[in-house]
Amino acid sequence: MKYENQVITLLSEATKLNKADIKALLEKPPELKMGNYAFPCFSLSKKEKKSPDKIAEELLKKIKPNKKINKIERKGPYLNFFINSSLLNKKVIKNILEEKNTYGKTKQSKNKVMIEYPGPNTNKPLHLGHVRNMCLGQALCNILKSDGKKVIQTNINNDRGIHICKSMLAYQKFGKNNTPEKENLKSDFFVGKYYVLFTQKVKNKPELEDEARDLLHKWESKDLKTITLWKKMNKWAFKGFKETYKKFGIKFDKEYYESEMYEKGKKIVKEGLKNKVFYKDKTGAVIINLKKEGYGEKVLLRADGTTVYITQDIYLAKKRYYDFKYDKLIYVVATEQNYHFKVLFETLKKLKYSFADKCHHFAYGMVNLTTGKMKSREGTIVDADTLINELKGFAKKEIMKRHKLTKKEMDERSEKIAMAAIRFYLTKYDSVKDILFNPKESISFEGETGPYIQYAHARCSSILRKNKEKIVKVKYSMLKTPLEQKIINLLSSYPEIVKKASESYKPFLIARYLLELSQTFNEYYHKHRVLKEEPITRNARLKLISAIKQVLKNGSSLLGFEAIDEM
RNA sequence: GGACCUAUAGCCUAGAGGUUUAAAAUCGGGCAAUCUGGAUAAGGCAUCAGCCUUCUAAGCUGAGGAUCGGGGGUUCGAAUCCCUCUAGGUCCA
Repeated sequence: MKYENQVITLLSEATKLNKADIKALLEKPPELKMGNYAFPCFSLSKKEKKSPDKIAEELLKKIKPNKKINKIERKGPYLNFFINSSLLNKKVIKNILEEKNTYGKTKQSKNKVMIEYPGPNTNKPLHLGHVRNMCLGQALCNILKSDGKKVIQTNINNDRGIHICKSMLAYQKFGKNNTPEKENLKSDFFVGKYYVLFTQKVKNKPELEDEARDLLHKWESKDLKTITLWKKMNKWAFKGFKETYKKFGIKFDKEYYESEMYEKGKKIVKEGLKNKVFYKDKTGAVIINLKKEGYGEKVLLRADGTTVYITQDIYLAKKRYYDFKYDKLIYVVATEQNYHFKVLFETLKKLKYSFADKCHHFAYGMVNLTTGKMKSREGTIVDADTLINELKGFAKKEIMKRHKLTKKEMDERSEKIAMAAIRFYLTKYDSVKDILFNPKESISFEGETGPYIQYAHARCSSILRKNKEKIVKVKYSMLKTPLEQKIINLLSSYPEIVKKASESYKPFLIARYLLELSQTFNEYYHKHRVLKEEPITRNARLKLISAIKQVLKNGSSLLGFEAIDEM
């Protein structure tokens, strides 16, 4: 920030303080009309044995305004600096229009961040919980990338285990060699159907539980028939996931499969046992003692030598480290696994792995339905694909009220709007909170929503499109109304917001920023005209509108939805 | 039984010590004082009242609606920190 340095230089000359100290003291006034930077004189008053008011008064006499800082005021103990607003306007807007899509981005660094999401089970389709996971995961990826990190997207496929065997068993018994193609069903839904069916049937036939367990043993002993069935059904599940990932634009750099590593990690645990990091309990199971940390004792390896979830997670964290040498590994996993990750990270620490403190659990709250908790096995879920289609339908209705479009255009536009609604809804809340999802009310297109952002953007586009005059000379000093000043200020703060969202892993900060910018713009839109103004004002405003449009676009892309030109 | 998380208007969400102040890290006046010393918990949905001959009303303006779950503590000052209780959620055994 050139202007900040200017202010610092002026102050350091007058106060004889070093620049770093001044930088630390410098604040932003609570309101724009009070100036762009404020220097509080309290800390000086102790040294000089004078009142802060007086010090400010004296400093004011010493410091002369210049071209860039064209006004300096004393207000009580504060010295307020005003940046020459026409220069500031020009700088902010030009900067945005020159940098375009890279405005707000930090230079690429070598810092590597690995993000794991959404970690599906291959016995059921992706539901709303996964959708929240995917939206948050992607937003995080985008934000971190924008902050100059090298992002590696990874996934863990939970493709084996008793739950998978349950849907396999139900298919074996009742599937009659049917296929998704024959039933014209999305292939992961087809698999999920049998998982639900198992739950229904087991109510009257409890022995099915034992049969499922037998199937798991057969799978583990690599029984050919079982493996063939497993491969067939997993293929269906993955095919369905792939389609959904495509809709969300998710691409992984590396996918891991539980089936390939569920037994790995044993070695690490055994070594830990030898090194007395872990212990054996009465039953013979290997445990870690985390009583001091408040997490009790946790089994890492069962007495019969079989593994538990955490066994492979220890291995996987290590493997990933050796595969990619990440500086940070972020697990995007629901809050219900908070305890699991606390234990995992503590375990890694006790094993003295260098990457133990590089791991971070990005926890997000559950998505519940008004009818209760989503339960895949009972079929009480809202799945990703149905939800998208439903919202597309709403969007189409709205579009039809105002435009006549071809089928293709209609389809594309409604999908963009629907996706914006979903993504914004799922990223605008602080991620630790649970969400109560009411299908009819939750995702609307009015108020604090994705379409609201898109609408503001479309309005910008519309104004720019309708302008037929060439913009020759621009006098940025014409942007002087309070709303214009507020907008300029918001626009200039965008890069800081991205930085903050990246450092604190809080995508919702971007959402809130976009809302504030859109709200301010909409207010502006109603209060002031652009195209009917005299050229001198019009040109300046057109530039401002272009800048707003650009920032709305950049912010939207961080949350993963598209800014559109017409709605 | 234990651990962790959450609690803000009818509903949803923001607010990570400043409502005296943009300052409690400070100077002065004063024997001293609750002195000098000064106001607002922000949005959205829903409700009600307005605004389309003016760049798309998926928008805008206005009104009403909150002693920030209860109690205690720390502090000059608490929605914010600490303790405790209550309610809800999640997990572990």
